[in-house]
Amino acid sequence: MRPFTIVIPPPNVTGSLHMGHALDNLLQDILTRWKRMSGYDTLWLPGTDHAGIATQMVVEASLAKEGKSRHDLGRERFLQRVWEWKERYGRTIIKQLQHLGASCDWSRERFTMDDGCSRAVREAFVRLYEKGLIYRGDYIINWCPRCDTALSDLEVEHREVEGHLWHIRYPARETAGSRRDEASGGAAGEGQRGPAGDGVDAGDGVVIATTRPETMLGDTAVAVHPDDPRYRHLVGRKLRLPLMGRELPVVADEAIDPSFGTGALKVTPAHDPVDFEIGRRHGIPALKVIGTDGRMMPEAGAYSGLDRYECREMVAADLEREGLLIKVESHTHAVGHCQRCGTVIEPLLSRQWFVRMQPLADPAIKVVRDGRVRFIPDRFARIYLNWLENIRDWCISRQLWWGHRIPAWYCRDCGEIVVARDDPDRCPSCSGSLEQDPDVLDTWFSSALWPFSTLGWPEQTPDLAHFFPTTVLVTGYDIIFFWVARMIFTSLEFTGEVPFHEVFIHGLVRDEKGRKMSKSKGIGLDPLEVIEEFGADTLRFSLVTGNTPGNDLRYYRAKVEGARNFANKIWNASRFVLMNLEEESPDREEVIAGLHGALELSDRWILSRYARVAAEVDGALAAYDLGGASRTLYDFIWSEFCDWYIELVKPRLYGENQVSKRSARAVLCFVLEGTLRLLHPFMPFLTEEIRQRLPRDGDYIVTAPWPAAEVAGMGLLDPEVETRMNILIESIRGIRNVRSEMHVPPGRKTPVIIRSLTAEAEDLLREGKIFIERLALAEPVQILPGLVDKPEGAATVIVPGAEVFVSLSGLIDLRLEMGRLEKELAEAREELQRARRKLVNPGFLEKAPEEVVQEERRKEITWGQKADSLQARIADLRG
RNA sequence: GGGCGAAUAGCUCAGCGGGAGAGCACCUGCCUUACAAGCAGGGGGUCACAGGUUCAAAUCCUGUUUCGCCCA
Repeated sequence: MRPFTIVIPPPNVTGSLHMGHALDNLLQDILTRWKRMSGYDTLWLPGTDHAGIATQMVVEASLAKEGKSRHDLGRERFLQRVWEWKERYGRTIIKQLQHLGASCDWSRERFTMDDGCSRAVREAFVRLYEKGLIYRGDYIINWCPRCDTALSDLEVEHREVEGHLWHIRYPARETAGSRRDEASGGAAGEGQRGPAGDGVDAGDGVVIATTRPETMLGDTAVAVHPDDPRYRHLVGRKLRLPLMGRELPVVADEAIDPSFGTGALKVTPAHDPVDFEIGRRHGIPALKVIGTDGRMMPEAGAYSGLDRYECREMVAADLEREGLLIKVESHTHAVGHCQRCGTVIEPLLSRQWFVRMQPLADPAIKVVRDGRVRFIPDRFARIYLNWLENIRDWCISRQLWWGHRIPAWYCRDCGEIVVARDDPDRCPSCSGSLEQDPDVLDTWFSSALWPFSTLGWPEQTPDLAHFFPTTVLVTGYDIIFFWVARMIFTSLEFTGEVPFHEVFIHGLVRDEKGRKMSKSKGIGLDPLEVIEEFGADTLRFSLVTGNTPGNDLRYYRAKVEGARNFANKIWNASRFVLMNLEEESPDREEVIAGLHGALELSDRWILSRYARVAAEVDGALAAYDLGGASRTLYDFIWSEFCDWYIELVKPRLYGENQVSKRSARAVLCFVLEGTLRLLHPFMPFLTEEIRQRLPRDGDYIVTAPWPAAEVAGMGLLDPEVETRMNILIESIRGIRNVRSEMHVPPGRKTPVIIRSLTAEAEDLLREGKIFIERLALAEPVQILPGLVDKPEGAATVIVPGAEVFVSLSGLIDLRLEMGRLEKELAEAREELQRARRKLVNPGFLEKAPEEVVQEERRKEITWGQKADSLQARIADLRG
């Protein structure tokens, strides 16, 4: 059997279900159920993620309630505590997914820190290290002083913050110690020096602008652009660092933007990524002055021990006192914040482990460019590519305890680094004792392996051979970089295959005001409460309808109510069908054989519509238009099956014609049962419950065959029947409309005379007579062929092939009827004109496709006839 | 600064080259024996703006405006 595989985006093991999870898993479930019914060997593999920082924080918070920190417990006992927590609460979200109706293979549930996944992580690390794609080094990383760990670039959120731009004079070394002369120095940027003189003072040094004055304590150079005429003469000279007294060289570097600030940049290699690069290029030493706790280090001299923000104030005040603070401007700029806790990130020079990205990114770019991995919608491929094309190395070490420990050991004696699949006992070169790296890996490192680590990799298991590469990955656009990209490059590196062929991207769930739903902020509806109050099917349907791939989705109570009403409608319609089944169980073979010719127009109509809907729903699902598929079913069930077919069938069920009664029952049953199967991926609980009570093949709907193929082979589609039925529907609607506009009391029946203009129309209307009587409250209904005298005091409805006169003796308001007909005539004429305009256009006749031209000709005829009839009728009324 | 998305009925959104749609809300009338969480009927839109391509543009192209998001 052909496999269909989805691996779940593993939710945080300590988390609980929010609307985003509900949507993501709902989409996966719809696809899985559809494919399962379609005969695929489906595997939807569930599991959870150990979520390093998040989980550690949760457990630390519970410890804090006992007045303890993780350091009080020590690493071993703390980890034991986290495992206990995981055992106790780790299955909460799994149970919630089951309530949602997620039809995962629960026997295969995995966890990113279980033995198999851990083995995969270690294998991956060692292989990358051996290939030189993982290295350890000293670079600027993003440090969260609150979480006390390094973070990758992706875990930093840039927010616009209103800050300041401090302009600080760095005096020339020669003038060190001398007070600046106010008159000759002048304030930078105040205009007295002319365009080239901004910030420059031949004898007095340079004015630099910075958003972070506290970092100046770690300055080891000043840099200017080599072509900047204002500063060219200073390159190679020395300046004096205010407050610290250190000498700083002036270097020239292309990276400097002459238009920012004064065009001169203070260089702090230990606390800024740009400065770090400049420092490397020019051999400038890095001096750390801010520690991992966000406080100033001893190297900051007098400021040692101060918090970084206290220090900023203090430095500014001291500069002011020394007359070196030239000015302070307001300045908004992007500041990095910790994605998890919101603390301002400190760029720090630190020794960490990194993945070398360029060699991994290149193949990952290629598979998407070549279409071996397809994004739906495809615009996300561009976003993915853009990111990978500008990739930077990935910092993978985290100063946490909860996670996959880095498999690197350091020799206490000779300093050797050992990276190994199995824990080594002693140093292979000197036999000295070893110490394992205390850090753990970025959680996303293990998530990146998820599609194959869960199927057995690095072993070549039968599962891996059969189910991998997986078919489709379903996830939100917010983790394309974090997860999707990383799975693609790790998979290509380790398995040589893409991890999935398609990536189905959905948007975020927002509340009614368009805000991102957030549990912590109490915004939006809780999916569990919706399930509790309305049931999982209602939640599911309300999430999937009106959802377009890749677009955000607003979710609010009215949508839930709409879905609830729909579920109710199905329930009631099914009740109606069941009530009328009696003991007899209709045979689907009979329906297929056309009940020996006993099928009536309405039967063949609903069967044709059902066949069309089955094909449409299947096509929509294949195109990942799940919202469109659900809408098609909603419209079919509510408007066509309930509003029309059930109403049409009532007179037959309550009548005496046994053959008609029997075929009506069979068709009701057949269409309802098939429709339930089409609806099953969307509303699994309701459809199963109802189907259990219907005559059916097989026990459970989950494994019942998907109708599309069987329906296609039955020849149910009948466009002519649909056209004929539409004429009947139009007649009934027309009469209803007349009655309503003429204010006919609901209890009063209106006589109707129909003049048929063609033999076909006459047959049709004779067959439909009882429907007109019942659904349009018309009685008696007379059908007369050809020319008859127009009845007096009647309103007219024009349908293709017939004129329908609604007798309103005493009730007709001539003015109202005239207005009604005039309005219809205007519309008919407008449509006629529209068709004619096209048909007299040579360009249209020449270049438009033949079907389109034919369609316009057809319109010209039908609208023309309608207009003629209406006009004649208006003339009658006048005369 | 670069990129992406959105702009269609009062609201939320489909439609993405050939007759402007749905749900909710609104108006009118109905407890019609599946359903008042319902039924029947109705009103409501220069498809943001300006150009262009085309026989034909809400739909494709260019530009503008407003809002939202991502990256730097």
